Amino acid sequence: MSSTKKPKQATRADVARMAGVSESTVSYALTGVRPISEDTRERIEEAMKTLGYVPNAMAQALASKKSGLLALLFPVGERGFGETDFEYVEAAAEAAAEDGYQLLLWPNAVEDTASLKKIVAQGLVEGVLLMEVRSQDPRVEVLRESGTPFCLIGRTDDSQDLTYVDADFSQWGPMAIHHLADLGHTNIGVISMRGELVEAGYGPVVRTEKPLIEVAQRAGVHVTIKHPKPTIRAGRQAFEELLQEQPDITAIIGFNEPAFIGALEVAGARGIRIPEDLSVLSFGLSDEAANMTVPAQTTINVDGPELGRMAVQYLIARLNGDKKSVLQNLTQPQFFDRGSTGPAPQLRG
Amino acid sequence: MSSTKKPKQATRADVARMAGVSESTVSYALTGVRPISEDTRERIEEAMKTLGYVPNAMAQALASKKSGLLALLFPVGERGFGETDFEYVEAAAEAAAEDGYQLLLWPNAVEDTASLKKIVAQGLVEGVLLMEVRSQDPRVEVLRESGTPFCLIGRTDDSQDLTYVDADFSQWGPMAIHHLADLGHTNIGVISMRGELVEAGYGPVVRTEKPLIEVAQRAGVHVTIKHPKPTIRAGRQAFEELLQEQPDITAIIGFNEPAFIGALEVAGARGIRIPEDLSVLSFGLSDEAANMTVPAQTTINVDGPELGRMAVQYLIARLNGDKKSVLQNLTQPQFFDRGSTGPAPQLRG
DNA sequence: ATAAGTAGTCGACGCGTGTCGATGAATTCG
DNA sequence: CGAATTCATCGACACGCGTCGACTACTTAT
Repeated sequence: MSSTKKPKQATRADVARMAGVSESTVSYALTGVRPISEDTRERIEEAMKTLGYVPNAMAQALASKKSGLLALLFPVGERGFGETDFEYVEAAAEAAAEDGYQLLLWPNAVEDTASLKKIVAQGLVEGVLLMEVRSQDPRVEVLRESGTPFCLIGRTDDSQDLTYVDADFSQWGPMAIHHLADLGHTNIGVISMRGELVEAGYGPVVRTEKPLIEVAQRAGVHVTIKHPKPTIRAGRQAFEELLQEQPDITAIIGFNEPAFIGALEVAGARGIRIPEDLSVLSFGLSDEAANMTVPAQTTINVDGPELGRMAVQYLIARLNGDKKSVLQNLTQPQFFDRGSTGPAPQLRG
Repeated sequence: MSSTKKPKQATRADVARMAGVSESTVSYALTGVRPISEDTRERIEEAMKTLGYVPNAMAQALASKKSGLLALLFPVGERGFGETDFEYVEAAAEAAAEDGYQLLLWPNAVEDTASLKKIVAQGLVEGVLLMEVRSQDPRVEVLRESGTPFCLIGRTDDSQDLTYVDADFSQWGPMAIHHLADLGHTNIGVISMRGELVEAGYGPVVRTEKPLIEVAQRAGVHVTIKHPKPTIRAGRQAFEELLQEQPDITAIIGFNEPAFIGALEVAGARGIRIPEDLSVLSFGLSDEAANMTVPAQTTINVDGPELGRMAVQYLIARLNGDKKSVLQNLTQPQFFDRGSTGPAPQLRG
C-alpha cells in the first residue's frame, strides 16, 4: 500500500527554488500585482505544475486578511427547517463558490450573542449571512458594533439602512386574488397563520394579509380570513366555520400547512371536488409537499434559490467596499399552477 | 453615528503588554501546555477580558496546522436535494460545533476531481465529508492519495476499509414485512424504484429489496415488486397491473415517490379505502410529505440527524489519530406509524 | 552540601503568504 | 550623451500564533 501517507505540500519557496527566482517573484507571478517577464512566468508556472503547488489558504488569509469565508448563521431550535430553507443554503453556497468564497455553516441560537461576538472576533469569516431574522433581532446590533459586513435573509422591523433580501410577501395576496378573480371567484376564504403571530406582528403574515385584503376590496372580492392554530384539528374546525359563515365560497387560500390539510380533509369528506367545486391555492408550500396531495396544489412561493443567491451577492458587494449604496431586495414570488384552481362553479357551463 | 468603524482586534502582544508578561506566557496560559502561576494567570485573564481578546483563528491555524474546519462536499446537479439530505447537514453542523469544528459547505460535481484536489491541497480543511456517494466514486481515490481524512455518507462498492456511515437499508424490508405480517397481510405489493437503477446495482434499491424478499418468503408472505419510472403516470399503470395480477393484495409499500402518488390516486379513484381496504407504507418519505396525504402515510425512514452526527463524529475520531480502527455505522431506520396501515381486510370483524 | 530535578518565565524562531522599498538593467527623452 | 523613466526582480519584513530551548529560583533526593 502506497497510500495513506501525507504528502507534504509544496510551498512558495519550493517553486522559487525550482524556477530559479525569488519568492516574491513567485507571488507577483501569481497575483499579477507587478509585471513579470514572459520568460520567468513560464518557468514559474511550469515549476508550479510539476510540484503541484497550491497556495496555502491559511497563510494567504493571515497575510492578506482575506479568508474567503462567509458565515451562514442558522438558528437551531427554531421552528425547524423546511425544505425551502435548504434551498437558500444550497443556492447561497453555489453563488459564493462562483465568487471564490466558501460558506461556513454556523448553527447558533438567536439569543446567543456571546458566541456570535466570538465568531466575528476570531476573524475567520469576512462576512455574515443571517437566516431566520426576527422583528427584533439581537444579532443585528452585535454585528453592527463589530463592523463585520452582514446581510439579512428576512428583515427586522427597523431595517431601512440594513442590507437584506426577503420574500416580497406583499405580492402574494394580490397575485393570488388576481388569479382567482380572473377565474370568476368572488368569495374567497383564507386559512392563515395562527392569531398569536398576527398580534405579535410577525412579518410574513402581516405583510401578506394587508395587501391581500386591499386588493380584494378593489377587485370586489369578498375574503374571510381564519387564524387557526397549526394543527389539522384546528384547520378542520376553521374550514367548517368558513363554510357555515360563507356558504357561497368557491376558493380557499392556505397559509398554514397543517391546518390547511385539515381543511382539505373536510372538503374531501363532504364530497367537495377540487377544483370543480372549490379552487385551492397554497402559500409557501414546498414542491414536494404540493405534489403529495391529490390533486397537486397550485402554490405561490418564495423563490428560495434566488433569495440565497441575492443574499450572497449583496454580502460580497459589501465586502468589496460598496459601503454607501443601500442593498435591499424583495424577491418576486413564484407561481406554480398545478391544477387545483379552476373557474368559479357558477360560471361553468 | 458611532458604529460601522472597524475596531482593531487585540492581539496576543497587547495582552502580554497589559499583563506585564511575555507573549509566550500568554500562549501557555491559554493552552495550558506549560504551568503558569496562579498570580500571573489571573492578570492575563483580566487583561484578555478588558481587551476583549479572542485568538485569531487564521494565525492559530497557520501555526498549529489545525483549522478546525471540515468540508462537507455536496454534489450539485445530482438528483436534487430532498428534505432528508438537509437533516444530515443540520445535524452534522451541530455535532461539529459541539467539538469545536465548523462545517464548510462545498458544492461540487462528483466528477470534478480537479477542484477536489485543490480543496485538500489548500490546507484549509482538516477533513472531508462526502455526501451522495456513488458505487464507484472517483472522489474516494483522490482523497486517499492526498492523505486527507474523510468519511462517506453512503458507501462505495468496495468500502470495507473506508470510514463511512450509511442507512441500514437491509432493515427496511424486514421491518415493513414484519409490521404488515403482524397485521395479517399475506399478499403485498411493492412500488419500487425504476428498473434501470436495479440493473445498475444502485445501492439503496438492491440493499433494500433483497432482504425484503427473503424475509417475506420466510414469513410466508407473497410479494410482488414493480419497478416503474418515477412518474405519476408510471405509478398508476404499475398499480393497476398489480391489482390485476394479484387481486388479493391487501397492502402496498412505496419506494418511489411520484409513482406511489399515482398508485394512491388509482386507489382513491377505485374507492379503495386506506387503511380499511388497503394498508399503505412508504420508504424514505419525509415527514412533511408523509403528512400531506390523507390519511398521512406510515413510513420507514433513515434517521437523518443520527446519520449526520455519526459522520462528523467518525471524521473527528480520525482526525484525532484514530487511524487503525474501522469506523463504520449503519443507522437503524425510523418507523413512523401515521395510521395508513391496519389489519388485513379478511381478518376484520 | 551538592546533584538533580521542577515550576515559572522569556526570547527566538517558524508556519507560508502579501507587499513595500531598493536595486540594476533596459528604455526613453531632451 | 546624460538624466529621467519604466521594467523586472530581489530581500526583508509583517501577519498572529504555537512551541522549543534556555534561564532563574526554588524544592527534593542523596
